[in-house]
Amino acid sequence: MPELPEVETVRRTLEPEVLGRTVLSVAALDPLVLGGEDPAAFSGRLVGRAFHRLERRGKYLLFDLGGLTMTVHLGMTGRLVAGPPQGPLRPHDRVVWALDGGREMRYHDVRRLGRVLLAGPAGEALGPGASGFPPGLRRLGPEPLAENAASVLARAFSGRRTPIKALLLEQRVLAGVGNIYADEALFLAGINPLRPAGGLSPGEVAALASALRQVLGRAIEAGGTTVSDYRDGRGRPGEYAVQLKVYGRGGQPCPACGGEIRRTRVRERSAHYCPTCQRLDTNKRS
DNA sequence: ATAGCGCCCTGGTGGC
DNA sequence: TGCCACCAGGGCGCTA
Repeated sequence: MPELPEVETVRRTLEPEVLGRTVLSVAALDPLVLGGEDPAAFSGRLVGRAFHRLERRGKYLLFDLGGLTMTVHLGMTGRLVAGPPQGPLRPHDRVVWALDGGREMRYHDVRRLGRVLLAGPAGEALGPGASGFPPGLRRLGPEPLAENAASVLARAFSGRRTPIKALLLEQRVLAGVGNIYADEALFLAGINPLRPAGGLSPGEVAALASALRQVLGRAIEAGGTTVSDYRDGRGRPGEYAVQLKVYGRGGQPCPACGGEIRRTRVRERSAHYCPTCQRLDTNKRS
């Protein structure tokens, strides 16, 4: 479940291993994760190019190869690990890049929901008619760590009767938040996940923006959350799981009030919350 | 434009 | 022991 903190951690840990390095060869083992592109063509477009920059937008990684951009979305179980050669191919290895200086980068993905795509120059990613870029990348909302996040959210929530949890998960509204950090931020802000987004007070929207900033920031500091599959760019798990307050803790006591954390469904996704600390009935609020 | 639903994809788990 | 339904959930396409 790589979300913004996990993808940002991958970006940071990958950077020193790949920046400035040239692609010597590529083994593309699974056309599905290439979005159907022919593996030989995929390889041919990459060989001889060097990684100039590595950026993140939402849950996407953008490798700038100068005139060519490689976008990577890790899906649910994708891992991107770079360093010394990792030896023989293992099950679920999907793409292997041999780099100069004796380095190697490998994309590993059990469920194959991730994608590794090649497109034009990075500057074209947001323009019209930019082909090759994942459609979701162009429609990405603002970054939750941006300075103006609170005002952006206030505008996006206004007039919407959709449950706040569902809106937080929409990448067009906010880029990079997934199920784990949506639940954690709503808990920290004391907001019930089922509340209609447009019904939040200005103070609650500000609290939510602040909670997102805090939760995402601390998760990045901890190197992300590893529940099962996630690893950083060096193959190491993240350490934020022990700090989770509600996600995955249905039936356990709330760390704030001691009440029982509930697990329910919002839009066919699991949602974890404390019914006492995150009241649905706003009439009863102080 | 918005909301809701089904599908993709695989391994792990729990029931029988 | 084996078989199967079900779940994880991000993104996308389809329908109303």
